[in-house]
Amino acid sequence: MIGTGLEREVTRRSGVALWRQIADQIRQAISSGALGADGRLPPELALSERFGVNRHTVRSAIAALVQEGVLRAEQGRGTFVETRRRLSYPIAARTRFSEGLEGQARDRHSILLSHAVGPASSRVSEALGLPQDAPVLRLETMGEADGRPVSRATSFFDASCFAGFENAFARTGSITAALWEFGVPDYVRRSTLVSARHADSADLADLRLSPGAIVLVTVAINETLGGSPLQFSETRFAADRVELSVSGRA
Amino acid sequence: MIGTGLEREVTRRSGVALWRQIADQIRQAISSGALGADGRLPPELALSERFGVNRHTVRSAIAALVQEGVLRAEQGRGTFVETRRRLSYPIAARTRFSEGLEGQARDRHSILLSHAVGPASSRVSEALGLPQDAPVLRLETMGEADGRPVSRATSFFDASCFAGFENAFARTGSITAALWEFGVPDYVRRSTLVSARHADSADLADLRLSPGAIVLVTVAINETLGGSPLQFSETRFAADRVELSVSGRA
DNA sequence: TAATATTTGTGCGTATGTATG
DNA sequence: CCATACATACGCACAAATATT
Repeated sequence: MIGTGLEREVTRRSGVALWRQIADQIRQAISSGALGADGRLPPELALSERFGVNRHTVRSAIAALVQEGVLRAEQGRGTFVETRRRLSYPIAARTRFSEGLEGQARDRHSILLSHAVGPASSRVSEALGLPQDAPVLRLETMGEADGRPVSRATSFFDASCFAGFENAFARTGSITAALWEFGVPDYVRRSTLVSARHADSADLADLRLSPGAIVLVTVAINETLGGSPLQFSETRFAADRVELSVSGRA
Repeated sequence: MIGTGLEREVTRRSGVALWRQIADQIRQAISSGALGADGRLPPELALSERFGVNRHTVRSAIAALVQEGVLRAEQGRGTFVETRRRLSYPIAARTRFSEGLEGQARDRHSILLSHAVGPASSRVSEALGLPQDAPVLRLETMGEADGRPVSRATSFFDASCFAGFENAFARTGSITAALWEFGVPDYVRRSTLVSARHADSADLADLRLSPGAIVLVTVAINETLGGSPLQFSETRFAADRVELSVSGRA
C-alpha cells in the first residue's frame, strides 16, 4: 500500500461523501501513474483498512469508478484498471486540432453542434477588433479522438466576412480547411489564456463526464499572418483525458 | 439572475452535498468575475429559487464562504463579495515567478519550505539527463503574492552541480538569483505540460484551499542557453486565483 | 481432484448527516 | 426548533467466483 498515491486521509463531515473522496483519490492515483502500474487495484478489504472506512464505502467508490469506465471489477478475481493514456494537445503558433493529435489517435475530427449569428458581447468585439454589437457568427463545436469526446469549443468570427462559414466547417470538419475556402491560407495563435474549473452541466453532458469533473479552459485568439484577428474561442478540455503541451522557447 | 455565472444545476445523490455544490458555484462565479461585479450577492431567497433548494441550504453555502473569507454577510443589508482579482501568470521562454506577476501584486516572493537530496526517480533523471538514481536536490517551495499563496512547486536539480543551492534560494527568495550565484547567468523554458486536477491534502493546506478545490499543474524543464537541462519542476497553481497566459507566436 | 483461502457481490439492521417544510 | 424523508456510513453475515495449496 506504500507508493500507491493513496496517502491522503479522508475527511468526515466535510460536505463531500467518503466514497467520493476515495473515488477521487483512486482516480487521481491512476491518472498520475502511481496506482495501477500492474493494472490491479488493491483488494477492497485492504483499501477499507487503509482509509479507515467500511468495505461498503470503498465499494461505493469503486462502483462509481466502474460506472465512469475507470475500473473494471471481476467477482473472485479482483478490480482492474481500464488503461487509457492521456492525450497531449500542443499549444503553439500553429495550433490545429487534428494535426496536434496526430499519432495519438487514429480518427480525429471536429463536429458542428450548432451555430448562430448575433451581436458581439464586449469581450468578443474587443478580441476581434469589431465595434460593439457588430454581428458575429458563433460556432459550438466538439472535438473527438477515436470516438471519445475530447474538447468542446465556442468560437466567434466576424459575420460580415464569414457568412456561411458554418457550412464549410460542417462539411470539412476542420476550422483550417474551412478558413482556406474563405481565402485564409494560414493563421497563427496570437494569445492563449489557460484556466481550470469544474465542468458545467452542458459540458458534463457533451463531454460525457461525471459530476465534479474538471475542464481545462483555453481562451484564444487566432489571427492572420498580417495580424488581423480572425477567431475568438473558448475551448473546454476534459482534464482527465487531455494535457496541454506548451511549446518551449517561445 | 442571468449572466451571474450560476447557470449550473445542482445534482442530488452525487456524493457532494448541495450546500457545497452551491458554495463551489458561487466561489467560481466570483473568481471568474461573472458575479459580484457590483460587490453584492443576490438575496438568499432568489438563490434558493434559482437552485431549487431550501433557503437553509443556501445559507449553509453562504456560511461556508463567509468562513473562507470569500463573502461577508451583514444582517438586514445583504451579502457582499470580498473582491480579489485573478492573477495572470505568463508562460514564456523566460518564465520567472516574480517578474511574471509584476504589476499585479506589490509583494511577490518565493519561500523555501524544505529541501532534501536523494536518488532521482526515472522521470526526474530522464528530464535532467542524469543516470538513474543519480543524486538530485529537491526543493519544496511556495510562491506568494501580497501574502496570498499562489503556487506550490517541487523542483529538482543535479545535486552534484548545485550543492548548497537551497541556501542561495532561501536567502534570495528567487530561483533566478540563486542560479546566478551558481554561475548560471540566464536560462530558458524547454517544455511545459499543463494539466488540472483536484488539490491533494498537502496542497490544500499549503495553498489554503477548501476541499474539492482545483489546481492547475505545470510540469516544466528549464535549460541553459546551451540546451543543458537545469531544473525539472512540478508547480501547482490555485486555479481560482491564477490563470496561465501562454505567449503567442511561439 | 479436493480442500482452503482470497476476493467480489448481496442483504439487512442501525446510526448519523443532510435537506425539506 | 421540530418532525419527516432520504442519503450516507457502519457492522455483520453469507453467497458466488476465482486462486492457491
